[in-house]
Amino acid sequence: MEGVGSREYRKGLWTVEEDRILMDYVKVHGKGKWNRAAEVTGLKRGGKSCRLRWMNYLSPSVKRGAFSEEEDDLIIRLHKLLGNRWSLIAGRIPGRTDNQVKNHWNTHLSIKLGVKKGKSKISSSKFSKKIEANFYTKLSSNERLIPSNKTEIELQNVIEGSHEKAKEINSTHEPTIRNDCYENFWLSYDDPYLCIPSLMELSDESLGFFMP
DNA sequence: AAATCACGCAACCGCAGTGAT
DNA sequence: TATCACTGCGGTTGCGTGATT
Repeated sequence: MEGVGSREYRKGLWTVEEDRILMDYVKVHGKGKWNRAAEVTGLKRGGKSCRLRWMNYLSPSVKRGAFSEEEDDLIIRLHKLLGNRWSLIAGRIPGRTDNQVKNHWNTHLSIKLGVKKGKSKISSSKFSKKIEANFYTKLSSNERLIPSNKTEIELQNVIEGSHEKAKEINSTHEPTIRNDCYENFWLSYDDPYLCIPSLMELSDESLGFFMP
């Protein structure tokens, strides 16, 4: 049944036939104009649903299967730096979508790391007030830790810059200092780059770069 | 064998940002 | 400048399936 001026959309899992129709549409018309895709193909799906299906499943660039240890490691590191910016994180992991990364984090990694949903276990002792505020308040609200108007290239520079500087700082610290840090670090995951005190200041600088 | 439970993942929802008119 | 349509994002829901009782 179809009301006047409105469309009746199907919900739930996509069928093989629907996938085939959407694939055919993208082959001919390319990506985008998803609302039009629904009209042209006769699919009883909303534009958003079509886009999501393509992005998360049908696109040939989507990698299926289990996450490797390297991917896990990358996600964990990026999540520490970026928070729940799933699309940014996914953008740095070839073949993985934001939805995949988000699901993987919520079902595997957050449990593995002992991170409770909605509340980080970060200790304030080694963090500056600014960093602490960012992680506690901004991540739990709709505000963005890093303004979205910064480009991917800028992010790339900061991430790489942070790691380089971290290695530099790390090499000048006594192991005892790092061990002390581990006890207070918000995640049990072993990452010396983000837990040494000097790097907290570095992180301040890094985030300062992104502040409006 | 049937019922229940737990987990993983696909999909939906609401909101914000952006571009066109 | 205001409005509208579209896209993209993150949080959440709910279904399918395998494990357990």
